[in-house]
Amino acid sequence: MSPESTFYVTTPIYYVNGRPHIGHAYTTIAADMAARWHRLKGDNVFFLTGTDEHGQKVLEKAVERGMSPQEHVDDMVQHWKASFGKLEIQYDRFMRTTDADHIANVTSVLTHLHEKGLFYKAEYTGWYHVGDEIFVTEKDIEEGKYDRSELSEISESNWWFKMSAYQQQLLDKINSEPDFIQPEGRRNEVLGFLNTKTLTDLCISRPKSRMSWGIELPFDDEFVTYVWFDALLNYLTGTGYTADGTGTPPSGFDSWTDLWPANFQIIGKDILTTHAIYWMTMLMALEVPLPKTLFAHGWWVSSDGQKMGKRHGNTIDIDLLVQEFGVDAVRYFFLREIRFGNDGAFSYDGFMARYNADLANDLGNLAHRAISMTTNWLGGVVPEYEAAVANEDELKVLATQVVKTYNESIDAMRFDTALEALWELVKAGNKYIDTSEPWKLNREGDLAKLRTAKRVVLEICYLAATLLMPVIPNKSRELLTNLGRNEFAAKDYLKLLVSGAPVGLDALPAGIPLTYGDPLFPRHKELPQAIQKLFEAPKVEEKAAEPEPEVKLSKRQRKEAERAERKAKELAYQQPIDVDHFKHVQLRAGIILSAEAHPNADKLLVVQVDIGEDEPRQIVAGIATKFSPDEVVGKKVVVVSNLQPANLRGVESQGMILAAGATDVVDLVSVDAEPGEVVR
RNA sequence: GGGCCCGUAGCUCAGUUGGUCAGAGCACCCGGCUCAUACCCGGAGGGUCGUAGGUUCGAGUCCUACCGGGCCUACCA
Repeated sequence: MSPESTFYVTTPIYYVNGRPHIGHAYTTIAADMAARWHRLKGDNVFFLTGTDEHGQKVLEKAVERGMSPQEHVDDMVQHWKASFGKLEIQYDRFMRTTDADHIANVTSVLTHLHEKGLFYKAEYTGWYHVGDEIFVTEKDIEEGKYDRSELSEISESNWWFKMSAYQQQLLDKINSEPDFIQPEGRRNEVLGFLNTKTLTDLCISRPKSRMSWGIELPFDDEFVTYVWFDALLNYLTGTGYTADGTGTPPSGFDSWTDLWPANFQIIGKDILTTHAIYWMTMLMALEVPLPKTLFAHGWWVSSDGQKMGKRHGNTIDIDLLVQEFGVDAVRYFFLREIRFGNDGAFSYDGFMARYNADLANDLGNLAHRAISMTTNWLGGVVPEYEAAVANEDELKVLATQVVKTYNESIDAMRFDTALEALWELVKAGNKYIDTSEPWKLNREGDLAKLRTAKRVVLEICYLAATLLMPVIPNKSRELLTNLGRNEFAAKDYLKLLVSGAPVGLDALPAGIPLTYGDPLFPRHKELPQAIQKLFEAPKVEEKAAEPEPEVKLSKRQRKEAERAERKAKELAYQQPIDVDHFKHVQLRAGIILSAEAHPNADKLLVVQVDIGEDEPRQIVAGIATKFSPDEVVGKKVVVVSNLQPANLRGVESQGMILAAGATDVVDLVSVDAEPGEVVR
């Protein structure tokens, strides 16, 4: 196979510990749609998805369950495979990071990069949570996941990847290729990051003494590979890539270079940075081409039309939707409702409305009435084209146009546009029935015209069923069967369609028998009981749920809480406080003994302040924009001495120096007093 | 604190580089048809395109400020 006709698409590999939810389903359905479409077109497709199975949390969970980590992930992975099965995901490889070939390939990459001198060993100092055995970031603390009081600052050696070396190269790449990161908003986000931040190096190891569940570093057996580094490499190891060139490509491909660079790497926008920065610099270090497109899609959020219930928060119960509406409807909805890449508002009512309008009323009913009339009046076989009845030629032009738009839109991941275009034809089919008035032709016994009238509509159904194979695979097959066709025939038809030839609406062989089956998509007059229950249940459970501490706030809820807190604080700031409040703040006079620039920040100074204690206090102060280190040495200052210590860009700060200036520093607050004197 | 994005009919969303761009679908109302899943077809109503300025012969479409929502990111100690 020549590389031109291959199509390689990936989803992230999902963290095996969790359960599949709408976010995973959405990504994977979209990738599956693209993969199926290209398979049908005859491309040599490779669709890679899977699970990420190493790391701290997996190990913890395994211990909790009294299992080995491998037993645990072997068990958990079943949920994922089952879920993808229910969603009709036709992947070519389900990558597990515990797969032997992945481990071997990652190992080869690590060896290679180490030999190239792109790794180095260095100390890392950070906040560590002993109970959870993990390093906690400042962000985690800000988000309230951890309280500083339960953390200790520790140092440990680790291996680092020289990611910082690739900043300019990556910037150039993104600047020169507008379609590299899509949609544009995400591209801007990455550019903004790269333009304003200095890339740091990436820690790629964990000491086994602390965390052993991972791929051992081939050059230092005291460490395992950090999960992200391991996981990201799956996209490449899945192609059979190894650094030494001895890997085995998937069957049907001669070499990993047949597949790589991937055509599309689809991710959710939450892991944009990891992919756009970490992954791309890793590839640059390997001197491997970057994927053609990294596509970050948006989220589904609940719309306000419906209360989704406290218990169900903003979740969309995809299993329930599949159960009540069928997997085809679910796939159709998520691909059709919004532009892939944007956020969208979800409601069950909206889902049902879309289902009824597009699938039941428009498409399902079109097929049903067409086959019904043909069965009742024309013996239930595909009729010949005979006398012209209405605007058959216009329909052919429209169909040709629709096929073109459909094809082009899918290539650009604009599934909504593709389906919208196809529905123009479906609607035109319904209109054509009205215009051709077959019931009248039947009454008048004008069989020549009646045959044409029916043939045209059956052809539209055939065209729709064919184009919809990657979207609604089951219903599409059912419709094809009812039309006396199978998927092989449809696949040939599809190839003909996308070749760009004018659509003649004459693809069905005359005389083949039709099947008048049940409606494809039964109409729902109201939301299924099982879904309605979602909205009733909370009332009963609300009370019981209340005392439950807010263990698992969604990210969104957390943000809202933060915002509320900030507002409250702002308000509080304007309110008078009583004197006891103020007394909580311990202020001491001090004198700056020495000062130096912060090693990794240009607005900060690191100063040593004598406040009358045995040891001087080290304080990181944001005053470098106004003062040089030399200027502040010897200055008398006022220090907040009972402030929680904080780590600012890697340097501990044990207090705060009072300064004047709301935004920019104007001057330091100074008192003429001995160091240690209380300021009140 | 810095940056990015969004705010268009009751609802969900389209609106390329400024010039029939004020749209589609759903919902609602009126009319038609009867093959069909109370469906389909036709038609009407409905928006000063978040607010206020500005650039332009002309702006949802560009600029500025503000309000509201989302996201990313911080060198506040």
